[in-house]
Formats: sequence, structure tokens, C-alpha cells
Amino acid sequence: MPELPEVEHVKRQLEQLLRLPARVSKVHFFRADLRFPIPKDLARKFQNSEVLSIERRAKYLLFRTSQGAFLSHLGMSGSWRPAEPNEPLRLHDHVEVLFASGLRLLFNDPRRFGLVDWVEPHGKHDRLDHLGPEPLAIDFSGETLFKSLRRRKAAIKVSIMDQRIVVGVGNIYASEALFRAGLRPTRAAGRLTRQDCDRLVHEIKEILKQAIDSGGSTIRTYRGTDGGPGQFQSLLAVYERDGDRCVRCQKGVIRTKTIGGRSTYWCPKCQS
DNA sequence: CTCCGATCCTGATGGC
DNA sequence: TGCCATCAGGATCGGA
Repeated sequence: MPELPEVEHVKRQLEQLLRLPARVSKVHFFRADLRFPIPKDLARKFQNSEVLSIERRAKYLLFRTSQGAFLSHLGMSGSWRPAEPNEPLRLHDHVEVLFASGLRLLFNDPRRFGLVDWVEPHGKHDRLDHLGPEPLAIDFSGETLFKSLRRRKAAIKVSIMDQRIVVGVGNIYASEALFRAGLRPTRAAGRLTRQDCDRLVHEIKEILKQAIDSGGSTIRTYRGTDGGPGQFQSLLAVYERDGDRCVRCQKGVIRTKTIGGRSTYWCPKCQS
């Protein structure tokens, strides 16, 4: 159930494992579909190519080769891990990638909300071309957020989780960034002031950077490629902390309710 | 266009 | 001990 920091952490761990550039020798799929059907020619395209770099775009991982890129999304429950050559498959292992170096990578995804696909060299892809700005890039600013929110009636919480507005912010970091910015998650997005947007953008960038530095958050199932959990969950101020006293104002009690179909947390005293 | 709810899937948890 | 309902770091789709 990874958001940007967790995917970024996996990306960095994969870079260490692969020792780029890395030649792909064999690819196996153990079923025909994950979230979507796996293209018939995907194994053929990735096999015998050389991975030159690993990139993250939004919550997607891209294994870039000179002929295009292998695309991987972890969905809610996906994970990549290295395995010994003779190690038996586990339940919900769906993809195997073998490298000339001897490295064997397995993709495991119990809920199968993840996906794999191929991106042609020009980089255009149905699942990538509607994506908004990277939150840590300079083109995501208070000014650009303010503009993209204009006339939006949806709750601000829903809007910052909308991948067309800004990518990578999921259910945990949306609540946390709004808490830090002092904004109620139910506020209509179009009613945020320019100053609100400046603060919110600042806090989104800060919390994502801090979470990356801590290897992400493990609430339930997220694991890095080494099977290790993230370390940021202990620093979460509101997520799943309903009933607790607010760590900032020490007066409010953290509340929760469903907004846009997802559990949302905030302090009623210091968020408005 | 925007918005909202249903939907895909397995597993963990809590109430009765 | 079942059994059943609910919920989970995501994203797409259809209909209003």
C-alpha cells in the first residue's frame, strides 16, 4: 500500500540490488493478469534487454532500457524481493525477473491491485500521460496548486490525492500534510487561499522528504526489498490516531471520518 | 468537465 | 471454534 516515499525507497533498494546496467536474461509471469491483463509480448520485450536506470514517476517504477521501459505499480500490496535461485515460490508470487548477474527478483502481490506493462521509448503511456506534477519538483508550487484547484468543489483531501493535481500523495500523507498545514480535510479545494496553498505545498514536500529519509511508513504490510519495514510510522501525527490528544495543540482529540471513500484523520482544534 | 460511489482482490481483525 | 461484516499506503470506470 505504498505511497511516494515507499515507492522511492523501493526504487533506491532496487538500484543497489541491480548494480546498473543489468542484463535481463529471463522473465516469467505466473498468471495472465494482475490489475490488468499482462500484455502477451511483455516478457519478450523485457528479456535480453539491459536495464540502464530505474526511475520513479508518481507511484510507478520504471526499469529503463534502450528499447523502452518495464513498468511496475505496487498497488496496495505489491512488493519486489530478491530470491536465491533454488528458493521455492511463495503464495502470490506473480512475476519473476532473472538477470545475467544471477540476481533473481520476484514480484509478490496478494491483492493483485498492482500492474506490469511496457512503455515505448518515446515515454508516452496511457497510465502516465495524465499524471500531474511530481510533488518534490519545483514546478509543484503554491501558485500552480492554487491554479489547479480553482473552482474545484471536492474536498481538499480528495484533491491532493487526485493524481492529476499532484502525484504520489496517498491516504496517509494526505491527512498528515493537511494536519501540518492546519487545514481541515473537508475544506472545499477551490476555497483555499493562495497562502493556504503555499503552506500546503511546503508541508507536502517536507513530509514526503522526511518519510523518504525514514524508509517510508509501515502501518500493516508495506516492506522494502529486504523485507524490512519503514521507520516513519512512529512520526505520524494523526493517521490512525483517532481518540489521541493532538500532539501540536495538546487540546484537540483526533477525529476520523470517511472522505472520498477513505479514512481521514484530523485535529478539530488546530485545523481549519 | 467534475464528482461520487462501486469495483477489483486477499487477508487481518473484531463482534457475536 | 466458526461465521460474518468491515476495513486496508490505489486507481479506474460508469453514471449523474
